[in-house]
Amino acid sequence: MSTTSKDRLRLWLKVLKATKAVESEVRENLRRDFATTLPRFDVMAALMQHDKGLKMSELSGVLKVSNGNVTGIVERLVEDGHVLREKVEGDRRANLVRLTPAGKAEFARQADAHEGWINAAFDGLTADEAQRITESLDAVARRLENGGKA
Amino acid sequence: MSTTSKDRLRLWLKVLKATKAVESEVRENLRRDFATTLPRFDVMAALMQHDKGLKMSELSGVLKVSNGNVTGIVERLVEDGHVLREKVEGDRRANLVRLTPAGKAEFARQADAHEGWINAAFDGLTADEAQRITESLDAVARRLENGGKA
DNA sequence: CGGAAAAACTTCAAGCCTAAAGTTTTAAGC
DNA sequence: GCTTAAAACTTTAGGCTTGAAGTTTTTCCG
Repeated sequence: MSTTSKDRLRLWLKVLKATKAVESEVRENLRRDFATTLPRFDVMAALMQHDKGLKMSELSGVLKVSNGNVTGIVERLVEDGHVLREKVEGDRRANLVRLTPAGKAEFARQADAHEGWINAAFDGLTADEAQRITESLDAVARRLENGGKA
Repeated sequence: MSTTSKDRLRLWLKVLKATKAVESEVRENLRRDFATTLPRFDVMAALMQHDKGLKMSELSGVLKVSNGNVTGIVERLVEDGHVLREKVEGDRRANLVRLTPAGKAEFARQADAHEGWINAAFDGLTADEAQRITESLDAVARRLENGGKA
């Protein structure tokens, strides 16, 4: 129905607006408080969850970004001393990326602050609302993952 | 409470995931079907709503991006013939940006397809769910606009 | 074994984005 | 009128992002 379609478009614009607002707040805060960026934070978050390290390709798979993209971000994280690259036993093509101890400590501080910012942004949202939104958006994400076929 | 904070973080990650999925779908489709980009689409959408044209600064204000950013995007839209820049009477600093007739026609086609993509992405969402999400996220956006003070 | 195909990366070109600095024009205050 | 400040833009440097092309290693398989 035409009305429904317009309604969904309106919903999307709202979702986008709110998301961009939160995201740009997070970017500013990361820059101001930690002199880092969201992409770097995301890489470190992924590595934090994989203590044994991740190969470049696994990293780009987890973050759903291109291979070439990860190359540059990891490069800068290495310069920062937050991350290091190890040879992979038995495959000279691959690289294992890990957090350094300093990287882990730094990320812990960042993640803590990050959780606070998000908590503040979503302040006033009841657990019930949060639950419903989560479910609805999960469905959207799932549908797109399946190529819109389901 | 700590639990609530983690829950909100989880919600945020879900919102982000779904949003990125939809957005990247839209970007791909714009590229594939219209050889254009989301930023260009956004500029044209803003101009479509302001038939008398917008100054560069108004455009960056509406889209909430930096001035320098708009300079480049408009430049490319001019090359495409979708947009033109006019002198502003009485202020030689300013530029008025407008859609050309060709730009309007092209945008109409794009907007039509765009609505369809969004409609498909949010297929399965009831009007009721959509309504609730909209309200909740509006509150989030409003809070951040006020600098987190309210 | 030897060659073709695939895998894991990196590099490149082009575009997007921001903050900061620079230019030109207009407005304000004296 | 003159000087200073502000406004409207553009330019620049640095980083993110992608798709495509290129490199080196590994794997497949005949």
